Parts: sequence; structure tokens; C-alpha cells
Amino acid sequence: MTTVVRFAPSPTGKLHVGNIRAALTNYLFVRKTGGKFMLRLDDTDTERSTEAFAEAIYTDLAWLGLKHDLFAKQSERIAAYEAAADKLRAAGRLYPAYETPDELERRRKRQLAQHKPPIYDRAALSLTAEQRAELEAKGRKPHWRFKLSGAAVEWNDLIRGSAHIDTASVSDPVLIREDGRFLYTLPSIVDDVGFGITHIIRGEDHVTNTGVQIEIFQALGAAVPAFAHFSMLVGVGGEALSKRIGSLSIESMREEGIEPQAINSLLAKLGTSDPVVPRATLDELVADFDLAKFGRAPAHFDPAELKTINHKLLHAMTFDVVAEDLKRLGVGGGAPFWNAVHDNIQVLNEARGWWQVVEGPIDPVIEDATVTSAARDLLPEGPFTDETWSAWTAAVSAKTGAKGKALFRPLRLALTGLAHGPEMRKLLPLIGPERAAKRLSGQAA
RNA sequence: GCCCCCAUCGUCUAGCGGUCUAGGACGUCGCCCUCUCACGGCGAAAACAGGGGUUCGAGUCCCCUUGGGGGCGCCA
Repeated sequence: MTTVVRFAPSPTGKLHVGNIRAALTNYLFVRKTGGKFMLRLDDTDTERSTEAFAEAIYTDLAWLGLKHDLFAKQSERIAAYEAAADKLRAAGRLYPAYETPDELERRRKRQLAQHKPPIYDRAALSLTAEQRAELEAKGRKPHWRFKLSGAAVEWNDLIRGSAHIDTASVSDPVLIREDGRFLYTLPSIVDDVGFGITHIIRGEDHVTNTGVQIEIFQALGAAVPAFAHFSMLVGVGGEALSKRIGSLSIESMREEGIEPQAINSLLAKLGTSDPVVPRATLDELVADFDLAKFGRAPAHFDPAELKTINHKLLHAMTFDVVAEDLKRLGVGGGAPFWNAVHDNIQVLNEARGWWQVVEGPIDPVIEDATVTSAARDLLPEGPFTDETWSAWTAAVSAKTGAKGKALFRPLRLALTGLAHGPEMRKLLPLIGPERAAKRLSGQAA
């Protein structure tokens, strides 16, 4: 059997780490099993869906390298959903209900006050034809609910193992709104069937849905796909992540200069028994992917861990792979510059700061004028090489008697304005004779 | 409030009744390297949430408590 999976975001917001974990997991699974990866835009909520969000989704996925093989948009497949709805009506599984949102809300509150679960009471099911006609005559339009069996639905979850949902503890889901528009439930299933989705891999926020969805698959006479629900991500303190989604959007991470592979590396392993290590390519992640390695407990997502992985990734990156990004950041210096600074930055954007240090102007810090003025006088002719630094500092040491920290710190402070940074041996040739001389004299350059 | 899931070092986890004085990875700390920071090398500290059972024997099975997560939408 060839596998087909889908990532089905709704274009009602920006992609964040939680979404991407789902996209990535599906992607890795299908690459591992040799199937097809579908991107499906669940845009049935026409009021909240926007083209801009859809574009942002394409951008984010492309940036992360999560290429899809198939694509569909639910807003273009309404006819298929209508047909499915007709089929359910014919089977007596889809019934009209006339409560207004306000009424339903009041009932829920009442149930809650009585310590009862806020489940739809199925009042509409006992409406007579006359009562329905009367409501319609008053201008009431029905919304349509799927009639759950009330039985326990079981499935073997590829991550959670044996799972079950008692559909008696769930409200009959509304499939069609009062205005005739579909909610996501039915379209999702119709598309899963239509596109031959074999595995539904998603977050555990969907486990209750799985119960009703399996019943709908069955009511439609379709094969039920396999399910896998991974646990949610929580914050460092164990709190739900949704509260702070803004800072966790893929877009904001990209803007921050995080490498896509840092995100992929972390998200692919978080909550699994594999060690979280930087991986340069998605293929490496595919190689050891296995749903069986996922744990069931919520995993802590720590932005600091992402930074650490990013740092290690940058450390291992050669100049040619970042050349374009550096150019975009306005950073010059080529390979020599990159080789000098890549160990000292956590995110690529920080390269800009070091380029600024090289190019200037910076305000030098003269800590020990004896050392720095001697150093200026002993400064060799350019061009500087990797060997310049040690020969030159040896000469300065001989002249002034300063050595160790007393020698190097004043030089670093004068040449870069900072107390720490990349190796001066590598930085000096980039700074060059002219700027070096000025800075050693205490002049901004 | 009701339903479901989860609970081992700071973090992600291995562990599927004896081989656990609990293993690994990341992080942390120490030492080495060293002009700083970083990198790198070596080493160390660090956990079975609590309470009851079951059993010859429990991290491993059961119950309760506590804590966390998810769900209970005419959102997805």
C-alpha cells in the first residue's frame, strides 16, 4: 500500500511550531514510507480565511523545505461535499436542527451549572414535521447535524495505541451551517476519502474528533484511514502553547534569522526517544523517523533550545551554503569573514553585527594607551594575513613587556570596541591596516 | 463541571515484574585547550510525583491523591 498523508491547515492565521510539527511529521512519515504528501487548504471558514494567510503558508512550507506532491482547496470542492451530505441525509444520519447559537449557548451553560457535560440534547430529533414546518414558516433556517451512533468507537492509534471514544459523550456534530456553508468536519472526511488518504497524523487535540470522524467515514461507506495522534507542545513552564503563538510563528523565526533546519531538527525529535541533534537536511531526519518513537506526554518547546541547535547548525555550515543569505543581510567579507565569525553567532542575523565591527565605523576602547600606541607603531604594512596577528602581537609584547590578557585585551578592545568575539587572528585581516591604525589611535573608524 | 490522555535526571526519553546500586542525549558544573567569547577534548552531579495495594519480588501491574495536557463551537 502506498501511503498518502495530508497537512491541512486553515488559512486563518500564521503557521506556528504546533502546525509545523504536524506538517513535518506527516512529511517525514510519507518520505519514510514512500508515499505522497498532500497540502490541503481547509478554507471552509470563509469569514476568517484569507488569501494572504494562504500565501504565508506556502512561503513557510517552502522555506522549511516541506514540498507537497498534491494540493487541494476545500473552497473549490463544494459539490463533492453536497453529494456526501445528500448521501448522509438519505441514510438518515444528517438531520436539521433549528436552535440558534444563543439558545445552544444557554443550554450549555445550564448543563454546566447542573454539573452535566454540555452535550447537545438532540431536541431537534424529536421535532415533528409540523413543528419543522412551523419553524421554517417563521423564517428559521436549519443547520444540519450528524447523528452519532452513541456507541464506543475504537481504533488502534499508531502513537497512542488502543484508543476509544464513547460517542455518547459527544454532541452530534454540526456539519452544515444555517447559511448552508460546510464546517470543516465533512469536507475533511470527503477529501480524505477522495484523495485516498491512508494515514491521518495530527495533534492530540483531534482525538475526540476521531470518534465522530470514524463514524462519518463508515456512514459514507468509506474505508477508515489509520490514525496517529502526537501529544501537544507546551511551553517551558508546562503551560499551553497557544497563549503565546505570536512569538512562535514560523514567520517570526525566519525574521529572527533562525535556520529552517534548526526548526525541523528540533520539531522532528521533540517528544521522541531520539536525541535532539542538529540535522543539516530533511533526509537525515527521514532516515530515523518512526511513529513508534513518539511519547504520549506533552513535550516542552523551549525557544532557547532552538537557538542552541541553530548555533550548532551555523557552526557546521560552510560559506557557500550561507553566501546568499549573507548577501541579503548586506554582509560582505566572503568566506574569510564567515570562517571568522560563524562560531560566535547564534542566528545568522548576528553576522551583521560582526560585519559592522569589521567595516566600521566603531568607537574603539583604549584601555591601555601604552600597549595600543606601541601596537599602532609596530603595525606592519598590508595586506594582512592569518599570520599577521601572532607576529605583530609578539612584537608588541617584546616592546611593551605586556603579555597574556594584559596584551590581548587592550588590542581587542581597541580594534573591535568589544571585550570578546571571534579570533583576532582571523578578524585582523578583515579590518585591515588603515582601520586598524585609526582604531589603535582611538579614532572611530 | 463532565469525558479522555499523561507522569523516570532541569529537558527529551530508555525501561515493557527480577539482569535498575535506573541507561542515553541535550543542558548544567568542573578540568584541559586558550588573547576573550565560542568551538573542541575529558570528567562529574542530576530522576522513578505522593499514598495504598497485588506479588517471593514493582520504575515496570491495579486503585486513590496530586500535578500537567486535550476535548466538551453553526473554529480548525
